[in-house]
Amino acid sequence: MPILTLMDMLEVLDCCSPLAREPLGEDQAAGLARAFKALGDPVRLRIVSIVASHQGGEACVCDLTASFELAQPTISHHLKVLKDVGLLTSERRASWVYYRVVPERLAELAALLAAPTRVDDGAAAEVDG
Amino acid sequence: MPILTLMDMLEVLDCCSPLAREPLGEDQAAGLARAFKALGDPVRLRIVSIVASHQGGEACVCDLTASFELAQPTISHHLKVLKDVGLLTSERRASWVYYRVVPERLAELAALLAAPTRVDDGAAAEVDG
DNA sequence: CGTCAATATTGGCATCCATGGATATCAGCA
DNA sequence: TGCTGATATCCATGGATGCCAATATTGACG
Repeated sequence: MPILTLMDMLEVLDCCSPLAREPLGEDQAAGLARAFKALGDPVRLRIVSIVASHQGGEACVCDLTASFELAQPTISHHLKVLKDVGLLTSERRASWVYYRVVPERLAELAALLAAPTRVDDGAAAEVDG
Repeated sequence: MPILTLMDMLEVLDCCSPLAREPLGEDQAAGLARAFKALGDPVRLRIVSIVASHQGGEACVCDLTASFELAQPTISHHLKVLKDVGLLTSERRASWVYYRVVPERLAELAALLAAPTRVDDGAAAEVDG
């Protein structure tokens, strides 16, 4: 069950954003950038939103094709992109394929961006007073 | 000062992710997608990270060009992209231009993705038992 | 004003990507 | 097996994007 407790949320957030703690390594940045890039398309962002807010946290492709004025292959393509970067999972039931979001993946991205409060904000900047 | 209290963080997080509350509107999604797209490049993601984690929360272009094996115009281009979507601000001091992150903008994105815990997760899904 | 250093802009090129038509695959059904 | 509906894959194309060389701009300093 993807229900997170307060403790979980705080642990994910930690004291400050990883972004502000130390520069991302190249490979680390590459992996995260792939996910952000997937969210960097209006259609895909809305797809994630529709899936996340849909009944039971899942939506079939037919729900999505009905929500856009785009051809079905285009929707299918976007779904594949989101799935490839780990933001969505899919499950086939009868003729329909149902998609749902991966909360852990979203939380990972959220934690990276969350509240870049800096501990050393003005403290260690005594170089050229 | 960008220090956030626990209450602030909880308020930002709210009960559940906006993504899971209701589908994003087209224009809303368009604006957010622009920011995610800007973060969807490994170089730009590392730039944001370097700036955020740098002394005093700011870095000049020379710091960045030294961190990548890319030509200076390329770095300048990426900085412009990040600035155009509101993720960075710049300030000229003497010959140098210093960039810093916009915490509110990052928080906005983080809040959108944060913990998509669903209140109605299995409750209202009694359609086809 | 002339020069130099730091940064931004321009122009061009190679590549990537969103989109949709045609088609393939898969599941249910007769 | 054959048929139909739902979804995925293939292919082509127009537009966006990352990159860099050349150049312009800006500020410091003489």
